Amino acid sequence: MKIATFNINGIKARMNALTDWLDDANPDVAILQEIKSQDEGFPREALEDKGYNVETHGQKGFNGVAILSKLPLEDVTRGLPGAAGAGREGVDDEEARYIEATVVGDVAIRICGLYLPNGNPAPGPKYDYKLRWMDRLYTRAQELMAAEMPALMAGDYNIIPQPEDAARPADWTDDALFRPESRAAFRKIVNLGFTEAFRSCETGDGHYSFWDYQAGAWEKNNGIRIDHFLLTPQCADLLNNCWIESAVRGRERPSDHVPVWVDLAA
DNA sequence: ATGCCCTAGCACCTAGGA
Repeated sequence: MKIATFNINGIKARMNALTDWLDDANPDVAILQEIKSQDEGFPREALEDKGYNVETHGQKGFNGVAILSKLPLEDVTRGLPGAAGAGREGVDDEEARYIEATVVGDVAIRICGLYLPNGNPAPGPKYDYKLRWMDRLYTRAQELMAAEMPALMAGDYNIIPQPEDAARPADWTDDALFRPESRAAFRKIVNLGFTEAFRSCETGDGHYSFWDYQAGAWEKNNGIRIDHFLLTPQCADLLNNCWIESAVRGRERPSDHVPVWVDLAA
């Protein structure tokens, strides 16, 4: 089973690029971020016509996540549990950044699609929100680990895990994507026992999943690796390969992110 | 030191992105 995560940066601007990619790459499951659309505005029927089951968690204008799957999707949940409560109910839930579903094939696999807050400028309230969100993700990750089932958390983490994951790490020193607290929060989740799929298959620098639109970043290969797959041990047992489809960044009207893939023996 | 560029929206500027 081939599963890709892809921050498409707006479904309205990217529908042609998305359908071209689906036709060409034929993922069994596509985990999408930044659909920038409400659920009712998402082109569900056109994707269903391509053979995909479609589940979305959108909002107007920004954010928004979705899962497309050729196999049935069950037990869909929307939103990351644990939003700020105590009279401030739902404060952290106004942003549509998280969706889960179980893909039912030979093996049932729990798929968690996430769009982690950017957090800039840091420090500040947006950075505080990012770190709180990562705390909540840690709690959900603990539950997934305790379930001892094949599960993966995939998406745009907005985290550069290590210096070799940026072409110019010095440019990111004080950025919310690379600050020590951000990287530590990511490691805290990984260290529960998750496999970071890409790094279990590939070492070294020069592997990126995002290139800014500005200043010719793609042409200079000035990228960062911020889109990740974390696998529970039961899911890591199924891992055949993980790779980044960087060529997509060179297509017509591309997203600033590219698809990251896992191939699972399932 | 700043902006470069792109998307969406009660749209011809602004907010947000990373």
